[in-house]
Amino acid sequence: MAEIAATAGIGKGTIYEYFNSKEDLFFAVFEWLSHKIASAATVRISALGGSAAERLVALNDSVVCSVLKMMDMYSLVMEFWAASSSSVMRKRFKTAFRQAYRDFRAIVTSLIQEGIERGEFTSGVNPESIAAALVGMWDALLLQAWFDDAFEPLKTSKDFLVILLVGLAAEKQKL
Amino acid sequence: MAEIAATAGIGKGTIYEYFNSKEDLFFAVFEWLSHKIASAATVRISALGGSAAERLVALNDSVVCSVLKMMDMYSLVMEFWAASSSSVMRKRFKTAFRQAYRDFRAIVTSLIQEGIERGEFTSGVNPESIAAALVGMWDALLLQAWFDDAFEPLKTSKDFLVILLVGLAAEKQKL
Amino acid sequence: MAEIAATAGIGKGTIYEYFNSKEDLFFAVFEWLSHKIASAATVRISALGGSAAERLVALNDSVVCSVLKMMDMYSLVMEFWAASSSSVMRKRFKTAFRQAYRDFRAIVTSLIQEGIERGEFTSGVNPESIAAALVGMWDALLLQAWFDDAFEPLKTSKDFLVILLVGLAAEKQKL
Amino acid sequence: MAEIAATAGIGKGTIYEYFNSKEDLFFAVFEWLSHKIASAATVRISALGGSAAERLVALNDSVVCSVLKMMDMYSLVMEFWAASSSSVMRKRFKTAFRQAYRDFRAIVTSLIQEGIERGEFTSGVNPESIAAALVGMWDALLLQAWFDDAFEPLKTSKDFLVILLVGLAAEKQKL
DNA sequence: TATGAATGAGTCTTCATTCAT
DNA sequence: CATGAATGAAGACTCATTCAT
Repeated sequence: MAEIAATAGIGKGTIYEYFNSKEDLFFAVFEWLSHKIASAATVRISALGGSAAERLVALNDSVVCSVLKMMDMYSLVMEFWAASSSSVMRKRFKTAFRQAYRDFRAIVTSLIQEGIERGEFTSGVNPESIAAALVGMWDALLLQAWFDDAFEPLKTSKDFLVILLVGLAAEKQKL
Repeated sequence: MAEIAATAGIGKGTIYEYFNSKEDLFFAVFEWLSHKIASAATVRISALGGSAAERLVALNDSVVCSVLKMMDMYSLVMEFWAASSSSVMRKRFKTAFRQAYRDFRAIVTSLIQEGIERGEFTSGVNPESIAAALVGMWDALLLQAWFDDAFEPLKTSKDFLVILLVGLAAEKQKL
Repeated sequence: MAEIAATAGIGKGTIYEYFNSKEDLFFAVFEWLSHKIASAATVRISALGGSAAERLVALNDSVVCSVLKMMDMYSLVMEFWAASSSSVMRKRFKTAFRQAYRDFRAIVTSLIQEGIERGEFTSGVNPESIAAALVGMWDALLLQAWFDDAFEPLKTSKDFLVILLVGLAAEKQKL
Repeated sequence: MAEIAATAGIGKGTIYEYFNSKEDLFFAVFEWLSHKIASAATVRISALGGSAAERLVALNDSVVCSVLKMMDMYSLVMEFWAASSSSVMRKRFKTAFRQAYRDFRAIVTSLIQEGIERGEFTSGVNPESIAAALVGMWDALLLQAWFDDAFEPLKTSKDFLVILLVGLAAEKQKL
């Protein structure tokens, strides 16, 4: 708290004028970052036209690039994960994360659903499973990039998405 | 440390007979869990016969199931992630995680490589990208399961793998 | 530290607002006592007139009396000696003590030197040796007084100084 | 205690077969060193012939040289001083030191007394004061030597003793 | 008699929080 | 509103001592 106050150029006591506790401040940062990532990632999708596949590719680029731009904040994400598993803040964070993941999966799910309805993607697919895997992949590739400077999350995700889109479209080709 | 000693039914000082510091103990737990997860997940692959696709499916089941079995320890994984991003232990954990991910990706990479060489998978694929995404997916689905009791990582991963395998095999079908 | 804080009527943490560590506090007390003893003992010499012998006697009285007045703090001196011989603080204390003794010997040395130049003391004497012995004698008589309530350092030092001054003046008498 | 046991090449528990506590061991070391110093210093005096002055010079050499030879143990002396001023061992050490100083002063006192009786030294002197100052000087010069490698206790003590002996003999010369 | 693994009271130090100004 | 000196609970770690072998 002392370091935060010093960095902010205010007195230690002043923090408590705006936040009731360190936990509250921490959670506020979590919410701020959640919104920042979510909006940065989804801002283009709604406006974007094109096929479902094209929009998935665009979303992939958008998510990976926007998180890469704030990679220095990725350590915060890991702290939030840890906060959700231990400490007094467990419930608060766990609930928030669950909701954040559900929201984000819902966006991707509807995108895939749209692709199926338009006949772009095979109807044999479970949109929610694909969405969960994609959302998770973004998390996980960025995690690996955090550990390994030699790792290229954008290239990896693009390579992967090409194959996945082939899989999603395959049945259609058969027809 | 006091709580750990109490839980272990030993005196506080006794811990220090076996570990030099809290950090050392923490890291030892990390290594123990790393090995446990790695061996539990990969034990069958080398012995397993069948096509590359079948072996990928088996690996998927093995990884997801074995981690699900120790889901109560998953919170530890998150603490280790957090330890790698902040705290004095950063370097130690970051290095260990980087290596662990590289090792695990290498296993999956060689499995996919094998599939390509046998003609099962399209040669247009980058095995490392697919491996990274798969490894990440396992991490991420289990993370989502941690947050959300309603989430079904095994079903999700299986659904997803089916589509992915179609994508991987596509070129061959074209021929 | 807890006991010090309690005695001072402040919280434990408050000490750390003013001193970085127990060692720093300990050393600060050492410096405080050093200055206190040095200034209490030497305050009058420069202002004092009279022969070198008279000034030596006056210095003797001043040193012995002023230290006797703070005899309750003499145990601290012994702790500082111990700190200079063992513990992590060795270098710090050893250096400070060396300097303190050199400074104090220099004062006495110049007093004796003055006596020689004025022709009061024999020129055959080594001023530095006499100074070191005198400074040591003060230390040592007070040490013995610490151990032995029946010991009279002031009387002892005066008796001794009389004889010493005779010795210092002897050559002159021969002339 | 662990370090002592290791250095002695025995088990930690074995120390407690011979000493009831760390304090007891510490005190035993104190007594051992006391005797060692005392006997090393006084062994020659009784056997020594010559004038009182000659014997004082011999004693000075003997004391200073023998302590210089075990200068590495001088830090122990300081720890003993500290033990006499703080800690639970205060009384024990204080009493022992008082006695040790009294004994040692008695030896020197009788030497000077002898000198007076033989007519070597002036009868105007207080033998006990001179003895106390001499004994203290030995302590103190060695203390200064501990702090300062450039300090020469043997030379200093000899220089000083010459002057002191002149003072002691002065009255006689007058006669 | 000798041992060393186990112990826990005691110690230093940190840091989120408070409150008088 | 803002501050930062004061606080003390909490935590990591040490080490003299014990006791089963």
